[in-house]
Amino acid sequence: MLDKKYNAEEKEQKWQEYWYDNDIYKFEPKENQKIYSIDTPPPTVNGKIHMGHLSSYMHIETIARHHRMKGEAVYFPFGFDDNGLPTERYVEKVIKKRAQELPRAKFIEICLDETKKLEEEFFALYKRAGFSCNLKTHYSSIAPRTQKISQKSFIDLYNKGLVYHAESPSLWCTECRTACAQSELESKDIESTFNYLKFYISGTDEYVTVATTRPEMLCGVCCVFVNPKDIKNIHLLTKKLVVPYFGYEVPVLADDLVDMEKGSGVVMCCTFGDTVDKEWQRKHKLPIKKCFTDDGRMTELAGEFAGMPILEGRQAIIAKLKENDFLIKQENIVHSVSTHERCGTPVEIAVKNQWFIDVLSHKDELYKAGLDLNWYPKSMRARYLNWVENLSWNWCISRQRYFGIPFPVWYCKNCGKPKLADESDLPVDPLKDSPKTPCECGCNEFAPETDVMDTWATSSLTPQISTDLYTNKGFDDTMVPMNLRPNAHDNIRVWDFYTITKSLYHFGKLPWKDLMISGYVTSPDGSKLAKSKGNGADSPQNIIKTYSADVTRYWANNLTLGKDTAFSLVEFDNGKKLVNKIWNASKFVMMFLENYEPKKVNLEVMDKWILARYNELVKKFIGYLDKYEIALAVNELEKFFWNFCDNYIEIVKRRLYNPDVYGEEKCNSAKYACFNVLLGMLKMFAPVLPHITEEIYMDYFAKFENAKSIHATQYLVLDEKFDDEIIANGDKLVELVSKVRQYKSENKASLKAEIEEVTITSNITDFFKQAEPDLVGVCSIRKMNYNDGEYSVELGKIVPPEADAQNQ
RNA sequence: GGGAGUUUAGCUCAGUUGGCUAGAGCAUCUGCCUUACAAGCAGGAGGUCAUAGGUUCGAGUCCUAUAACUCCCACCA
Repeated sequence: MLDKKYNAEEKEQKWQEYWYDNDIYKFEPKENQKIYSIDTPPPTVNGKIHMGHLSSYMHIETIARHHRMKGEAVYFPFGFDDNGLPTERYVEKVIKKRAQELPRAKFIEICLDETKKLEEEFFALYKRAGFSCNLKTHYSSIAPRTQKISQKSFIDLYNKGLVYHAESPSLWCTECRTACAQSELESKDIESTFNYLKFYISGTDEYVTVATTRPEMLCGVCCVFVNPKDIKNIHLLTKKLVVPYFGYEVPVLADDLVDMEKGSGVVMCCTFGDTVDKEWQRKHKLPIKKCFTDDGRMTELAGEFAGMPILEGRQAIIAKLKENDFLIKQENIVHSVSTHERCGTPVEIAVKNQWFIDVLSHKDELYKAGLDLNWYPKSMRARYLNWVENLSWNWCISRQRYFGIPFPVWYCKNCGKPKLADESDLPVDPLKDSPKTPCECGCNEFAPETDVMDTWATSSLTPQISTDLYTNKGFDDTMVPMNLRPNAHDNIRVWDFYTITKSLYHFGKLPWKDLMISGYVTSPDGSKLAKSKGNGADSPQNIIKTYSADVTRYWANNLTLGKDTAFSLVEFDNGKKLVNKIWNASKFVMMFLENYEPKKVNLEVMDKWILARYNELVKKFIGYLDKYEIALAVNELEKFFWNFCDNYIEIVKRRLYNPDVYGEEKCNSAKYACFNVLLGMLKMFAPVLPHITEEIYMDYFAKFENAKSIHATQYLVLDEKFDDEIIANGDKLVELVSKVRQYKSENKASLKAEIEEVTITSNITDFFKQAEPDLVGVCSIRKMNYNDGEYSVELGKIVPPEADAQNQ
């Protein structure tokens, strides 16, 4: 027997323990069983999880559970992305020290400790949310087995000529003191000034105007460009210009990329002020002039300004330009600047020895991959394609940091050639290990590569890393393509793009078939949720405690796929109502099913109606979920469920209560329908509301199916077929019941008030006659009359309560 | 500047491939203690589906343009 009230907090935790202890979600594919595999997003271990993450995982959950209910073996692994810069920065904040201030080994040790603490918190939350991924074995992106896969990937790319080591311009963060990738950039609007400067033509007192937002880079000007089609400036090509204040001369060169309309049409080029400078440096073989140090200060090139931080240098130089009459005018502008997403610092371009994966020469294949993958929702494909089209940097994977996977590389001290580790020795740490064979040149002395790999160089291998937990095959593609990659839209250009790149490069195939892209949950005011805010009153832990995991899951699964939604607690009330209603309806129905024995019976028409409706629903429901339309699927189910409660149960209730009046057979018919429809609905609710459905199922239904959990069963598909008209006819009757209710309501009568007589004119008189006991019962009608003809209904007088009492 | 999304009831949103009087929840109003549920039930009111054109027998749904908001990318001269 079910309790009178459902205590969610207690029951949910009971079942979570039960599932965990009994391995309910264990991946054990039987022979010929279809496998559905999910490339679960490993949470980045760099702070507290917030409702946005949680809701995204709750979508994945529903899909995983859906496929289990379809009878597939669901491979739903779990892991953490716990290496790399995000984690380092988190740890730096916790210990209030910069990584450089500690010995490398000590810092790494602290990172491992701190991530472990956070991971335990994550685990507890995932368990409490009722997640059905494999919580017993998980991967970690810093673990040795992962390092092995990641290093092997590097070696494979090296052998294929797809990764190269070069001294070339790379994006540089002066705050994190490391190179970064294009995908780590974030545009930020920053107030600045546009400075119009006098560049004197050498040997004259004529000048041309050159505008710049970065006057501090005047110390590193290589040349000045004009457009070769620019008649008004073309005469400058034979001249030299004098850089204001710094006083040295630079040549004037021509290039098509110069926009004649912008500013004066004359532009200064430094190495490197922006992406175009990078292009020009390469194209025109310009000298490289380094204006900044790695930690963002002016170099000796800046003379008296050397040592100043960039911004300070800019102000100081502007002051000098003004003083010396080089500044024609200044405009205040707000322009968007590429900043490092981890720290918000404007990114510079620095020439460094870095490792790059070549993506620019494979744009076409990468673009095509986007076309070949199934994106849900479809519109997300455009974001991917847009990103690939706009790629302008090869993927820099080396980081001048500490807590990451080391490159399996040493450099020969004699010839400088990189020496790669032997695959059988992986994982290696070049700082601790040494190559086993000498260099080709015969030299046996090596310097270790001290850079570590970018975290995405590893997490782009999650199809390999996660399936390795099951196959133990390491760097391997037997379970690839996986069925699903789920993530939020911010990861399209990062995790998705990099995973696609690696999978194509290594195995020549797509990493998955489908991508399910969730939207963001924003604060009620529309601003981004941040991990730093995630621990307040609206923390996932608190929400689940207050509203239960099931209700939270219901909320998450009502969000439209791919769309950002402002977080609002109001939405949780629907879920609470639904859970409560499922409990009460089940309790009620099960009251009549105590000695129920499943067997075929002669069905009454309204019982056929609800079963036919159910059949229709199951098809629709599964169809929606197969297309990742979770909200629509749940919506359909809910509509059906409410119809079941408010109409069907009300209609058959009397038959269930009074077998002596209606006859045993009619009562059994209702029981049959109730049993199957309730069981069927519970199974459909199970992916979204795994706890309450489990409680009800295990209390009553489990014994009929000999199952140890509702989540170990499949959707209920009935083998009965029904006449096509039964649904329309049944709906007609429900409509009639509604009409009678309205009639009573308008007359302010109680719903149980009796009606003298009702006359139905229709061409389905047979149907109404068959349903008469139900109709008369639910509407309290004393006498029914039937006519054939065009549909109409005549309602007789409502019997006044007093008269009713007298008649009794 | 390029691309995507959104715009439907007072609020939050559903509305597959164009098809009968446009839906739900919340809020509001009116009734009802009806042998599961008052955290409930029944009923009502509330919308020229952003705007303007077009295609069609028929448009919230397709096409074109416009506006507002959001996001992604590019823009640092």
